[in-house]
Amino acid sequence: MEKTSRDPAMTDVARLAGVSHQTVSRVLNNHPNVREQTRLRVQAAIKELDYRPNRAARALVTGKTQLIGVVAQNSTLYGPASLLSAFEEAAGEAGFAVSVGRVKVLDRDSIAAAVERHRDQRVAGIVVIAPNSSAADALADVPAGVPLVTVDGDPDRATPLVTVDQAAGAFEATKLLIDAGHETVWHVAGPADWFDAAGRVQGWRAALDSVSAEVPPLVSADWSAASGYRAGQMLARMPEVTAVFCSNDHLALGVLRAMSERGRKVPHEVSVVGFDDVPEAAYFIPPLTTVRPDFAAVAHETLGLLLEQISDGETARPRRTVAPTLVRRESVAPPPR
Amino acid sequence: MEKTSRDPAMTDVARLAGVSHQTVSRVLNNHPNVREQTRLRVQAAIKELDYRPNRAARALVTGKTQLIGVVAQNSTLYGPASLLSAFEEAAGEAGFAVSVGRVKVLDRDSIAAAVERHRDQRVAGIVVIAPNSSAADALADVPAGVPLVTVDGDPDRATPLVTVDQAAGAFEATKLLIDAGHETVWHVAGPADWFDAAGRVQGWRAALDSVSAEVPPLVSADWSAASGYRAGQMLARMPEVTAVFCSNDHLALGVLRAMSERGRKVPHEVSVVGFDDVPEAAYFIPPLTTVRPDFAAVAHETLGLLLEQISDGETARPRRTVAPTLVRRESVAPPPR
DNA sequence: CGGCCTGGTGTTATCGCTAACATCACCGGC
DNA sequence: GCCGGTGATGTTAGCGATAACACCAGGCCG
Repeated sequence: MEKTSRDPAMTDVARLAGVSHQTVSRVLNNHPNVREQTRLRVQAAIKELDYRPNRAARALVTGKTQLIGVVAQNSTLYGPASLLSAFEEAAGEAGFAVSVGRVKVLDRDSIAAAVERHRDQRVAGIVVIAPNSSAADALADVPAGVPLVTVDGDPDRATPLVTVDQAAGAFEATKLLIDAGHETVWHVAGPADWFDAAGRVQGWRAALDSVSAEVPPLVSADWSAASGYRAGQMLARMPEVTAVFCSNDHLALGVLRAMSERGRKVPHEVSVVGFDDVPEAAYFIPPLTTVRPDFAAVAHETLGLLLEQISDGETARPRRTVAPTLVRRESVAPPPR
Repeated sequence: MEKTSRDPAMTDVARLAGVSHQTVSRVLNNHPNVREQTRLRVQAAIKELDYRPNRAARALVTGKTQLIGVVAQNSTLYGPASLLSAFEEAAGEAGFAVSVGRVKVLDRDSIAAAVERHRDQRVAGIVVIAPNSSAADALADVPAGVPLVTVDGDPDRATPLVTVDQAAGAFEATKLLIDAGHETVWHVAGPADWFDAAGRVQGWRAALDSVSAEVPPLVSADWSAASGYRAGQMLARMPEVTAVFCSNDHLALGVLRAMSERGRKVPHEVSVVGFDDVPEAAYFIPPLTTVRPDFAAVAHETLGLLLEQISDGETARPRRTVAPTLVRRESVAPPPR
């Protein structure tokens, strides 16, 4: 009946190594003034006991945790989900644990409550994935004093923010179509209150303006393939439509399907470009030319911004933008003559 | 130049309420032996100071954290992502924070490392989402002594496990097709090393056996729409195929598309059923009849199992199964005569 | 009416760590 | 040869909570 002895503590390591617990602490924190030989003895003792520092004790005395709180919507949309996943990975590599507070809807109260829960946890910093305007508004309520970074949020707001350069990506996509010879490019847009969607509209329009092309009416949709399909059914009936830039890949999928049903060949009669580069995009028929946001880069920038705030309390450049890249596949061709 | 004073501690509350800090602690922990009047005074003081207990201090003395670690693959597949999201919500409601350790691939080393990171954090318990055999194997390495629950894992292993009853769902789906009058049902299966896929195959086969229907050859695929499309192209060419049960909705989508391209009408010539009930399924053409796993229920069972282990050290019934429900839409009809 | 239980409260020790200061040996400079 | 500096280590005092025990006032019992 062996009693489960408690986890080894610093003093146990100290005793085994024949030093004081403070020296063990110094070794753990890479303090310079420790003799090499001592350091090795301590490290050996740590390994022998399978010692792991008690974070609660450390947090208690330093007043800081190694926890980052993330507030994200309870959705499975590709963009936000990928972002979250990338951030968790980046934070993990930097030695931070990530605590995710899910929220059903991105409104003021829910976000405020999630932020409160994180503050209860005494997280070192908070990341809010706030891709639409209601979420961005909610941030006004967040008390200052907690390092906070917004991702995908409102570009017009003053809080530290990291975003993909939607406009640049959309510009490039549209430009690709123009350069292929299309007179103009139609756009199937995402929900108007999403910043990502707005940025993409802006880039699309800028590209058309840059060559003085006519700007066709905007086709509004949500993010779903279903709404893309409906938009596509309309566009397919219009012979003058030869190029469509969709605000995301799912919309593009719907458009592809509508075109195919109506017998309009992609890319030979109509070219289509998407945004996101979802994993399936390469298997669409035809494989979809699209814009790939670098979620890993966004995650790293976000973490960097947050860590700066945590250590300095301030950030020099509280706005970071990550450029997406165009992925050329087979859904773009010159227009039929 | 006002100095930022530190957060209020229990003693501050005690002083304001005119009691000892221990009484404050009693109020916080709902200890019975506190006079109602005292309780109210303390609660008022707590509110006035916006006091929040320091979890690190509590964890230090109790030896327990309110943190649950989750190990999940860094993927955006609908099933695992939904599960994770549901679990985060359930745990949040129970007052636990969830720390997610993402893993690129579900192999032994990665999972072991993620589990180690969580143990470093001194999580109260660990949940591993282990949907395929390599992940399940890795669990053999996890040291005992940490409360651990596997989700979607290997049904043949002894560890506490929560799963959706894949076989039952598949049985029901297949039975629906048989009852509609189809002589047999074809199956497009997910990856063979995924337990979900295996369970669905099993249920499909059982349903066919139950009416002594002929078991057609299994069509293997991965989880993607692309592979469903390829499978569908094959099936569409075979006039004897009138009913197809797909291992998930994306596969079904691919099959639908292949059927439509080949002019085989769904559901009048071919019936199709999926699994997962992804949000878009209702917008497929035609709206897809599918099987909906109750992710929220899985999350709750998982949490329950974990909490039992945390408090008792043991669990009476370390295996929980959640029955999925059939969602009838418009992709099933009697076979053509 | 004294002893004992019990409900409400306070006092003290303790968790495992880091910060701050104390100590001590050794060094070089005047 | 004494003194201040410096590098390596030890000692002590908290951080903010809970646990364990001490205490005191009443009520009930015999």
